[in-house]
Amino acid sequence: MDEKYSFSLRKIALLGGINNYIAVSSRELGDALGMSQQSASKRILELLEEKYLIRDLGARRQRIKITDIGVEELRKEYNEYRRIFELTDHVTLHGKISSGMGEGGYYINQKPYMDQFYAKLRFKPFEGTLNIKVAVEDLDKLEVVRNMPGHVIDGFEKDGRTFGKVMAYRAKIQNLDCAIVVPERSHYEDTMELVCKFHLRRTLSIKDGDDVAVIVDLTPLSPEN
Amino acid sequence: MDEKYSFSLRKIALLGGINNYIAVSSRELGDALGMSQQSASKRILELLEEKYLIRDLGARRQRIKITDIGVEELRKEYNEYRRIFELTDHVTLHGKISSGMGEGGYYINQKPYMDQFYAKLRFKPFEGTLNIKVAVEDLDKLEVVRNMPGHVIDGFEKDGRTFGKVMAYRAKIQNLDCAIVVPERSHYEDTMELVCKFHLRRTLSIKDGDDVAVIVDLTPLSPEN
DNA sequence: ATTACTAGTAGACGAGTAA
DNA sequence: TTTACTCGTCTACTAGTAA
Repeated sequence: MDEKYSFSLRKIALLGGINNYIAVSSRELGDALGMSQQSASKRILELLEEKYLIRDLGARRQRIKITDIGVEELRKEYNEYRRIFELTDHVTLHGKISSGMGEGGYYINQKPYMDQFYAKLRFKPFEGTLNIKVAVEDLDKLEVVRNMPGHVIDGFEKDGRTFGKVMAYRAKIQNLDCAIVVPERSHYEDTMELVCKFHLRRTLSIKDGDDVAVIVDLTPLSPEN
Repeated sequence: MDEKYSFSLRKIALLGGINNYIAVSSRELGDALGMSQQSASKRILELLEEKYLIRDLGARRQRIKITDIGVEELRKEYNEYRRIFELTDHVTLHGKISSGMGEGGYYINQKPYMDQFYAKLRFKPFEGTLNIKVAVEDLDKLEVVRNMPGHVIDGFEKDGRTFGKVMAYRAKIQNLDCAIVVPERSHYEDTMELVCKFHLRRTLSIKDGDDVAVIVDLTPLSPEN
């Protein structure tokens, strides 16, 4: 989101525009934003154009409300601040082993993915992926991780099929190096996928339903990644 | 803090500039901020001028660190996001406008009530009360509000008739300051009464049956109330 | 009162370039 | 390579004002 929109949207959110329509004149908004009535009016039109805001333009007073898209953008910024102030160098995610759909394995075993894993994370994933259903109390932490820049594993095409771009985050499970892999075009999910050099189920003697803790490395990446 | 500085400072914080000096060239910062090397260089000079940043300008690479002043400004923004997303300071009650029995108006217009409203809520109710039938799913939230300490409006006697003690809770309806008034000896009710400085039906262009949201302020009262 | 257009202006930006 | 100057362009702002 453009920074000028972020500031305006945040102030509207503070006026209560997240859950409800609020009656705010362009003059009032201008005062809140430290700008003129005219500029605030224009800003509202821009935010409407960007679909961050919807409006009910009554005869007397306009009423505005932040859209889901707008709330999502604000939440991304919130997560950036959480990374700054709450999470220092790592975060622990608790969850349970789940079998999932087994699709991850087929994807991860593709050579172009494998080669990139080795180049960027310094290990070749042994098997497919280990699915972990993250505990509800840690889901917001998972969202913070998802919004961080990770190791980029580029997508490719093969046999007419598209393999999407994936983000990988260094992590540890029971002191074993591993990585969380997140498809770029993923929505809100409560399950994360782990890849590791070893066969995790066998090496750690874990089975579906077991509780595990995954420690995700949050130290900033060096630029060449 | 000027919004253009806030954005830059946040990105520097995400690069690790809060606790340590970090080596970031103006080109790298420009890339992170989506601007040119020249503009990033200028931005760093401005942030230094504002005392949000200190710099160790080495021969090859500059190293920058966010000052305590800068961290404080970032924390203010973080707190704004916390207010937005961790809202424990207010509760939203949804409901429909209802005409009610019109009794509230007669009571509230009594001078002893009016005087106390002005003394404690800093406004004189324009007319009587606006009745709102609270949605079933929010009734438990209304009960929470009813059980909270509010502004006490004392009762009195007049012409042999008793006017009871009333509790008032600061609230907002479409960003307009108002108050919920609750007679002390009231049983379970699904209707709440609002008072406001303005004629709410006219000001907000609302009529019976319209859906509204009332945001009740839950911040603790200062002792003199 | 409102919202929002047009026009004029100040300031933010990047290209070129020096140190 | 760096940082950061000058300068031309262009965008974002406000004043005036219409609806």
